[in-house]
Amino acid sequence: MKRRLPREFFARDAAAVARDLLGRVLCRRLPDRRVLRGRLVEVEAYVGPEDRASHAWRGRTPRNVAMFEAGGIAYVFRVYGIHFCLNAVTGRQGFPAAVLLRAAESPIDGVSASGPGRLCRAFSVDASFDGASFVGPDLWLEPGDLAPDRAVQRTARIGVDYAGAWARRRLRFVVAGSPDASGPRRLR
DNA sequence: GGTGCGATTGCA
DNA sequence: GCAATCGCACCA
Repeated sequence: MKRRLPREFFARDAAAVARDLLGRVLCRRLPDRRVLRGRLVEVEAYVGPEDRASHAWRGRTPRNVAMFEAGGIAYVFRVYGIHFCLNAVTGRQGFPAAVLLRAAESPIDGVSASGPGRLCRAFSVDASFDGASFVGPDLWLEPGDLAPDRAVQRTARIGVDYAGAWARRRLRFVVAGSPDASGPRRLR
């Protein structure tokens, strides 16, 4: 069995974790014991309580409690009443921060999950994973092998235009040239 | 207790 | 271009 990224991996600020997550392999063990794997190619950092684009901006609520936990767990929320979005919680207990996983490509079969909602569907992640361990038996990350010199593109985050100056912060990280990058055709 | 809307997607 | 669809945040 391959190595899992340890809890300490998540115990840094969200932007650092986000950058480091590119090329890592998202792993999900299904009830039938099959294991799905996909290389992360697009993520976004939500960096703290002052980040106006973050769900935690207005403080702790029933929805976002997972963001306030110590790094190493999942934060899953429903968006537009239809889709789920999967985040890796980062940082220390009490400080709300997370990395939204937006797109992955499968190193095995080349199937891509482009977009946070589609990623959750592809990996069969739903609200029951909110607060679940990201170093657990059903959900974890493996190191992966992104070439160190593989270019990483930084852009503004998608769909947070309401967030004032925070909307313009370049907290979206994409593996340059990845065909699986999601978002509006327009790349900001 | 009522209301407005979103860290999106798919289809016209 | 826009409907789908619902939990949650906010106001009363």
